[in-house]
Amino acid sequence: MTEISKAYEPQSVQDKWYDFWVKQGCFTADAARVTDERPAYSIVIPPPNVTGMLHMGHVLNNTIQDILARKARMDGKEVLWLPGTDHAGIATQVQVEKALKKEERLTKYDLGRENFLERVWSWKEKHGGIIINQLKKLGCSCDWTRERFTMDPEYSRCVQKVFVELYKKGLIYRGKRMVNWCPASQTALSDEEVEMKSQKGFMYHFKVEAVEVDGSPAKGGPHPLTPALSPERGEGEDSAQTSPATNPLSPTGGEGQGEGAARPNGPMTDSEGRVWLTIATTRPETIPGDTAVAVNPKDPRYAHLIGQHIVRPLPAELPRAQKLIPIIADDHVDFEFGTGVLKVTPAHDKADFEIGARHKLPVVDIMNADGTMNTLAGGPLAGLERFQARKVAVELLREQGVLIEEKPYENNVGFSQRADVPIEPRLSEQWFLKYPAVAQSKASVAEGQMKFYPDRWTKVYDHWLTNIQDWCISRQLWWGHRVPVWYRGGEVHCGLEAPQGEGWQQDPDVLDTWFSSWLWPFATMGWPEKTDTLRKFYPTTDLVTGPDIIFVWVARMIMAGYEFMDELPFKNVYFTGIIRDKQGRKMSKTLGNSPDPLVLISQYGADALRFGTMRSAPLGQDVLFDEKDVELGRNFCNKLWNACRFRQMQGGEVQGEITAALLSSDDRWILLRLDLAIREVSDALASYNFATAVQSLYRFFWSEYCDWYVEASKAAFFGEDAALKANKVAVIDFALSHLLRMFHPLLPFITEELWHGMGYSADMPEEQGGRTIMFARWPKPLSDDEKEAWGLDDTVETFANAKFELVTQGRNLKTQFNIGAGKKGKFTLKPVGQLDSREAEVLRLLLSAESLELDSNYAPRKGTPTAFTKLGELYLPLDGLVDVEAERARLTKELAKIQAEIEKVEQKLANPSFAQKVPPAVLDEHKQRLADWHVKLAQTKAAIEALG
RNA sequence: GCGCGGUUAGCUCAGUGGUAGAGCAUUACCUUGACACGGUAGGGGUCGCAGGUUCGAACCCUGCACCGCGCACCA
Repeated sequence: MTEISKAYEPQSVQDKWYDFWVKQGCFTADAARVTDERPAYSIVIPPPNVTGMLHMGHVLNNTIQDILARKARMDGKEVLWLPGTDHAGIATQVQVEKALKKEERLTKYDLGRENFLERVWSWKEKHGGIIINQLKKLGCSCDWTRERFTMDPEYSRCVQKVFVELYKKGLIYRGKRMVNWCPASQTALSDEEVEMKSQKGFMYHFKVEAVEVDGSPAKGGPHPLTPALSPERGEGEDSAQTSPATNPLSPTGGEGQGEGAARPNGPMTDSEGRVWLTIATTRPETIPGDTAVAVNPKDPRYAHLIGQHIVRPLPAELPRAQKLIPIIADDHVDFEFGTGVLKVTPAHDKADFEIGARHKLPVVDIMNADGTMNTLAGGPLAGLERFQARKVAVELLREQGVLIEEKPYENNVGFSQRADVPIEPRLSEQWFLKYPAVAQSKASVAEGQMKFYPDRWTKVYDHWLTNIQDWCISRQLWWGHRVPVWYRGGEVHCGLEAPQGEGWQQDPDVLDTWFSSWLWPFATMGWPEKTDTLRKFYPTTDLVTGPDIIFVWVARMIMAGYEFMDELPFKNVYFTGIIRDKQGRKMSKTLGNSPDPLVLISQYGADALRFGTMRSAPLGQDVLFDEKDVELGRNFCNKLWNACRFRQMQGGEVQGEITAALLSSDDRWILLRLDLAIREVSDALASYNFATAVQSLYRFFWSEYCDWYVEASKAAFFGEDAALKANKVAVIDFALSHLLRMFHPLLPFITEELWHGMGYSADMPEEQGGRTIMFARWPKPLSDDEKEAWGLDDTVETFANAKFELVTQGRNLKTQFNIGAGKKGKFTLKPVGQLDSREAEVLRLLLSAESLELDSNYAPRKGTPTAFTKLGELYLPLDGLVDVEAERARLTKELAKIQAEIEKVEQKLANPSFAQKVPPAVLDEHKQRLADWHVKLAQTKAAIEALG
């Protein structure tokens, strides 16, 4: 570093080094370089939406991937981090449609399919690079030469090939079924793209007249065992008429207890002898689509009415004969729920559709694709939007006098994840996939060939695979991979190319975006060719993604991997947490609580953002993001910068050789702490505990290296011994060069800048740190030989701790007696045994004292503040008046603390079985602790007595 | 309903059987020759509740409470 600025300025180094890495090809993977000595490490990016913008979830996810990739390079592996983007069918199409409407007041139909798709492509060309550039700003070390897009021609061919193969195997089929229909995007969705949300709505009760087939009033009225109830009748009065064995129902039939009017239980007969049934529904607007009502055949209230009919109230204008629908028996009906009478709407409810199929009921679709009602819904409803129609339907029932109750009700409603509108169950012709390789995919995770981190996701994954349903893969969109199927009359052709001959029409639908993304790990590597890339880098090593796409993406990739590569696609899956705001809310555009990562980068630096994110991201926990974390990251980088600056200020070349004979106790101590940090950080990264790794680094660098070692080193640097200084510089260079390497995966920019600035690169082989810190070798823990040569044994730690304890106590004395940080103070130490004068100088400096006198025969004046330490008694002789009472108060407080500690230990030791059963080491430790406290007790007591 | 996670200092979280920790916030002092994006010292916790196992439990077991999430066709 020729110019050493006082503070780290990230903006001036980030682009410089990123460009350097790219130009030097540092991110480029080469299959030819893979050998036994240089194994492959690979990871494929979860492709972000091509027109998306970077958000905090991306930051978390991609920082983790970058850490893994950079660490692997430093471990000497050939690394491929394969990037790319996803065409994101619905999201992208909707964006382009919106822009089209806003800018040109056009719909896609105005343009037509071809022209519209051209617009989407140009939109992609314009916006597609944004998120890629944002990833670069974050420092991501992806191999950009291999960037892929799920709509690349080669990729499209993969998708089509897979479709054709699965079709030929009979796993893909076309069928008319109930699907999740999104009225906003007007396409089918898979079950995984439907999100259940609790909704506040109403439960409506309305009555219908039961009649004979010919429309005449139902004969016989209520069943003999279940006398008609008048609606006014209160609960609890009818308990005698049915035995509990034949009627397990509570008199009120469900949850209505204590809410005033009792719900009618079973059929009612009015004064004219007509029989009425009550139906409960949350969707009265679908009444026109009802083609039956169902009761449970075992329900004694209704069993006798089975086979008769009811008069459907809507559409009201139809002649009575056209409104008759049968009362059918079906086990599906839960007679404890609602009134026990279920309206069956086969066209608009999945369960009802199945009932309808069992009873061969007509399917009456009363809605349009956009969620409005069609003419079959009846005059007043036709044309209305479905929720508007609900209100009107209720009014129509009320006008007919059949609405009995309208009660607030909370239930779960499926929402389209993308469009955030309630989905509509809808009967339509779609393509489905019967999942391949299910058993193998289950087994590989269950048996541990593939590992999930955290492990608990294996259970979630297993549960999904166990209850797996066929996947609806067709979408009624234009943007996407078109279904490779052609029709001509009754003929169907499925193939990679259009069939020969006239009159063939290609299926208009496209495939679910996930039907292309599930091929990502191998389709990006040149499949179906057996490329070198595939040979060397597949299966990939790690996958990093959010648990929210475990089904839609992860599970499906595993199945595709087995089906098409006959091998798992990755060995480990790391599931990140979800990034939330500091109040724990999910980040969303509507809440506006998601900070723009690029703004954060420009304010604090990319390294700071990475640091802050990773520090607060423990394994498998959601992350509560707070901008303060990024600020902390900036502060941290600045501290690192200045620690290196301090080294630079000592001057001299990089010192490679450490002379054991010249090592101080502090030098030995920091080398031991470095060794521990290397082991902790390496272990933490190996087990994906990123927050732990950051914590270890933080502790080592800040709390140990800066707070103690750098301060202690000043004793030598301010001294005159040149050899000692040079050796101290050597230790610092050793520590910093290791430290920078350990920080590099987390903080790529600042470490590269410092690596070169400090001159550490000059010392290294070209491809192992000489060119860039990226390829410098990951630090190894110290060897036993090194430890022995440098004299790193247990005594080092003990002595250092004793020193630090003395310093802390001395500083405490200063504070207590108002010799604040600004003032120096003079200390006297009555040492236990010999204390090296150099050590004394270090202590003086750490105490920030004017002097520290060593005097074995020191006799303090009465009232002199004293600290008892393992290295001796430390006195703070005060000029002028001595405040005896202040010292007494201080020591008395100290005494109380000591006594409390002694009591705690004594209590344990007093337990007879403690001594018998406890391991000897623990027993010794307790005894030692007790002895130590007793020494302090005696010293403190004596000191108090000496005060008189 | 089933399953999963969480509950430790004011806040965010570490801590898998042996002296309760970190960062932030807070209080006091300090612009000392790396750094005020800094330093020093301090205050602050019956580890959600109740049982159990153990010489010993924040940690293991059982039950409960509350918060969050996922799965499930309850009209």
